[in-house]
Amino acid sequence: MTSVRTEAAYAMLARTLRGAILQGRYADGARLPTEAELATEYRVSRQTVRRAFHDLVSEGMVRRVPGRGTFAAPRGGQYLRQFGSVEDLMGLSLDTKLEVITPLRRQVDIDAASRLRLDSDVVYRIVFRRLHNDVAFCLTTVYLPPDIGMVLAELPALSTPGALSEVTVIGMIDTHTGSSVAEAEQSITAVAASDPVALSLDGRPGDPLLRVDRSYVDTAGRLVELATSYFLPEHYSYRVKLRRGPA
Amino acid sequence: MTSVRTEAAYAMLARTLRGAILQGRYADGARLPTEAELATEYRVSRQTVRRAFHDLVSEGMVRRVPGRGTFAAPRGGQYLRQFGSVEDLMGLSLDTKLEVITPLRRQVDIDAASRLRLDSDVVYRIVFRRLHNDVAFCLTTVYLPPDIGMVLAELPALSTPGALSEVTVIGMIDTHTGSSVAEAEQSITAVAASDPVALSLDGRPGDPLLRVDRSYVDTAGRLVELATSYFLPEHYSYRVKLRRGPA
DNA sequence: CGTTATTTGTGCGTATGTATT
DNA sequence: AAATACATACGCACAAATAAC
Repeated sequence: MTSVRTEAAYAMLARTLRGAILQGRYADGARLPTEAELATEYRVSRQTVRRAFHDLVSEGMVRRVPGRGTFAAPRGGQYLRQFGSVEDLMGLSLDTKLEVITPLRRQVDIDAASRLRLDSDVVYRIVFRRLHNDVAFCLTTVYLPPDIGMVLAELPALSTPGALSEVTVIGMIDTHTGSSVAEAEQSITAVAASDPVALSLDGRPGDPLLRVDRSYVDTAGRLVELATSYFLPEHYSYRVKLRRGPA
Repeated sequence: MTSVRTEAAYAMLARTLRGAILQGRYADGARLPTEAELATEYRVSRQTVRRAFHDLVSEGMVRRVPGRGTFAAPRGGQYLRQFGSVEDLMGLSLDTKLEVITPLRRQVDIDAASRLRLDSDVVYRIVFRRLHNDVAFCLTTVYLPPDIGMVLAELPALSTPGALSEVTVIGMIDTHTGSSVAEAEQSITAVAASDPVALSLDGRPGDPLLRVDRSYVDTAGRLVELATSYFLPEHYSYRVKLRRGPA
């Protein structure tokens, strides 16, 4: 049985602080409370606070300076997130909302079907925006194979025009179908905003946008989702941490 | 004054273990000694061993399983969290050429100096293009701290206007200075081409470009390079593969 | 099947050092 | 010089997962 492990104190504190930073408290490089203050406030030891901060440092959420304090990583009003893993993508639902533009439904699209490597030409398609603090920063079109689309089309969060929810499509695939997303490949380029995209994102046609194409593969190696997103650079920047790996 | 801090015990242990893994001891996911064993062997507390392991886990070098032990990450990088790598960046020199626009030289720049977290306001700066098959696809400005810039400024490949060579700046840092780049953080957005950038890239002002900001950190945790690059989306797109970590 | 030994995970306490103000 | 704040290091106790018996 999968009994729910109680979240570790340091993990909970890290989550709390992460949320506070992402929601814009400690805006733009402000100083966070000291270790001692947080220890008192949350009734934990200073070591536990340090453990939480250690995680936040490695995520790039805060910067620490001996003798001065701990500072939120400056984000010039942008939505900034680290996407180094599939977990990071699923974490999108933590502090953003999904707003349905065109609900998930069955459709004939030869091109999308062939990109999903399907035999038939039937796919499911949904268009939605993602909001952070009620500001739209991204417009996404998702294509799903019929068996998965059919299941997810039952969910009100994806099938109701205008619906607002805190979910991710890959999260839904994980919980509502037999598939589990294991891997994603993304390709990122810059494009000029087309008229309809500009309209949905409250920008102007011709504005530079980030275009991100992702394909998701489940544990069995099957392509389970294709997504194309357009991001407003004023409200979003993509961030990755690269490391030198085992040779 | 930059007095040389003696390396922390946990950092030294982490470096030792990292080296052992990279050299293929513990090959093929072999089990490492337990915390208690390492603590005895290196005459440190178990907590210090844990601190070292914590770093190695976040680097993806090892995988830990409660009740079983600590295992070296398989060489294929199967369980690696980060899929872009510093090696990918160094690989740029394999099939592209660097063409110097403004040679590397000393300069006063308060803003760049503070972003490099320097005490003084002196930095070294170079501007270059990168060519693939004699087509320019990227324009880059690099800032270096004085001690590193001073050394690299001696190299003709970076100090001669118009010079063409097959090198990368981080490669030069690796081979010509005491530092070794271990980590890079990048942030990617889209911008409209300014007049001078458009000119260098044979594009038109206003064209959408990918803007990539990178900061490079060496093995000692020091910021050793800041780079800003503009890419033509027609000739370049950024790709990453994301995986789900071992649950 | 439970019991036990091993091994990592969590949490706290203390002491000392170093950087900054 | 003193106070503040983060960094390192060690110690201990107990919990949770695993494997072997």
